[in-house]
Amino acid sequence: MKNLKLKAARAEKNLSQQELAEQIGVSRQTIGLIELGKYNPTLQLCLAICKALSKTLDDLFWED
Amino acid sequence: MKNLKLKAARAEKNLSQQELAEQIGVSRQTIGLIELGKYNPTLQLCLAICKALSKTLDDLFWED
DNA sequence: TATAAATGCAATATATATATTGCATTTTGA
DNA sequence: TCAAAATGCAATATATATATTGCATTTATA
Repeated sequence: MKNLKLKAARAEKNLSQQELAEQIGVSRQTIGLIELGKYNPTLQLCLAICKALSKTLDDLFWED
Repeated sequence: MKNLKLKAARAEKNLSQQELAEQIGVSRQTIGLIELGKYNPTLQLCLAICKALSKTLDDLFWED
């Protein structure tokens, strides 16, 4: 399913997918697909996203 | 670095690497290598491990 | 001790995360 | 409105997560 928490956290920092991707060092598509819930990022990428957005793993990637 | 929190959580449930791996549906080596910090699991695998061990992502995979 | 179970290690094979490019569509702001 | 920016989508290529097998080493238990 879509990762709306990620999308919201990115909006909170006023970053485009491209800007976030550049900051982390991945492609824009990777960020876009994660937000769309169309794939399965690695732990290291999740951690890099968390640090860029000042969130924790549970904040952005835990699903209840 | 090694993931000692994972190793401890597994010990707390008295599961071998093999038993945990079978419960999750991955190979024993995958669990072993994650504990040794020798690679980078996917988010879905991290979530499966968390559920099997009754922990959260931050419990097992957050590094300060 | 012995013996079995658990773990580490290494090599090869396969599935899939991620990159790259290009274009279509949607959203935003002048 | 309209133009630019942001996002979605699709195809192909590459890097790497994971499986598989077999064996060595360590750890637990009788």
